[in-house]
Amino acid sequence: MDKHSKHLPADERRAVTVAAVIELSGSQNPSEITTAAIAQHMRVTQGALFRHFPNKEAIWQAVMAWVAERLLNRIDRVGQGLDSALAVLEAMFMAHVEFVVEHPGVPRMMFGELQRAEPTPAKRMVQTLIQRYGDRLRVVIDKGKTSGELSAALDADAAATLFIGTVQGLVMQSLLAGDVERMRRDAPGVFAIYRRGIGSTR
Amino acid sequence: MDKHSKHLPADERRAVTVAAVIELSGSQNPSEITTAAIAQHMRVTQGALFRHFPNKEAIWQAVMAWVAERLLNRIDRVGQGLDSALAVLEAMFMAHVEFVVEHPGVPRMMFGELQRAEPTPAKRMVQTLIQRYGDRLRVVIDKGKTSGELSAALDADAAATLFIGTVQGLVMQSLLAGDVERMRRDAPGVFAIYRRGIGSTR
DNA sequence: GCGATAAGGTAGTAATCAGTTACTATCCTC
DNA sequence: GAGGATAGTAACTGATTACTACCTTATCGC
Repeated sequence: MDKHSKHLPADERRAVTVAAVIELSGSQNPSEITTAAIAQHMRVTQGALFRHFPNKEAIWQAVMAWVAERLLNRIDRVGQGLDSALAVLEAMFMAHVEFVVEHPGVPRMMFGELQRAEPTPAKRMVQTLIQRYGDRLRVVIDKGKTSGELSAALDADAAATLFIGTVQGLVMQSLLAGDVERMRRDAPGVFAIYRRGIGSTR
Repeated sequence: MDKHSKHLPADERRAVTVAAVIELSGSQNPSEITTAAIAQHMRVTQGALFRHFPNKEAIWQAVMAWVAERLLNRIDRVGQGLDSALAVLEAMFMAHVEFVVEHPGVPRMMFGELQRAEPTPAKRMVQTLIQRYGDRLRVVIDKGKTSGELSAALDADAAATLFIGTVQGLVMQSLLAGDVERMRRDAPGVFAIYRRGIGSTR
């Protein structure tokens, strides 16, 4: 009966807080999310938040840690058991898009965090997330090059940059249209061009 | 002698304000730029700003208008006199990258404005800017398709989305590395993949 | 069922923000 | 060069922010 469970153990409360921030950032500018708004969304007074987090920055850090773990896990799992590098890249791409559709606030938070001037813990977390993401991409791309599936002349760094940029472009379009579902619809066509750009000559 | 010209005509003062915002957003999170910071950067007291703009939102609107005019002008000019659609796209791409390198704060401001929940005037200005940008892209792409230079099966909308996303990916890499010049260096490799993705079979 | 403790509520605080006001300096025109 | 108009200053205001001090209540091991 968690009907009126106003009291939650600390770790659960922290998890609920992270979920609240992720939900809120789907419908409003992440940089404008106040601690009061977070508290209201999880039906708790604002002061209660600071029983579980030393400050607001720590909340962001926890949110970014959640994102990093879930996103990397997802793109790791989805490529397992696939031989073709192109198939792996496509699966990663679609998994990434699906993740963003489920949590539309995530790319906004990440981009917002990246452009902070001061190197906050949350910012560093985003940086390592994207670097790890890039590492995984380069491994797959290199595999595809040696197997002959991808163009031998391909610049792996550029291909990784473009991969992430491709998702970013879809995000921007969805922000423009105010319609997240659009990403799912447009993803195949956009990836088709990318695939053609990196594949070996047919 | 504009040595100590503390008094400027209103339109000049507005232009200086726009320039100040563009400069500031190159080195700090645009959403954290205060009217006090803008005023300080242009050696004027904070209150003086409101003699030329009714509110802060109007400042952002003026900034985005400046960006829209300059960016569209630039990508329009650069493609004139070129027959090849691919050459036009490449010229537009490089011009865009060059623009961002000169004004690194611009993509940050635009992305930040796009993810506002409320449809502010500045946000609408960004939306129409990107839509016009997309229109110009689609015209060139369609031309390339009929001339046989681009793949006949190409999805023009997807190609336009990817074009913008490609720039966006470079921006993200430069934010990661904290080095804007990197964009200029990485741009050719990234565009090469894009070109291969949209070009007709060689 | 009792007491320690973990979790939440109430009601603040100081700092910072956009915007305003009353006054002053500078410019421009006749 | 007088005088109105324009531009700028300094000090302020109310609203909002992250964060805190103090007290109350629920939970759980014994």
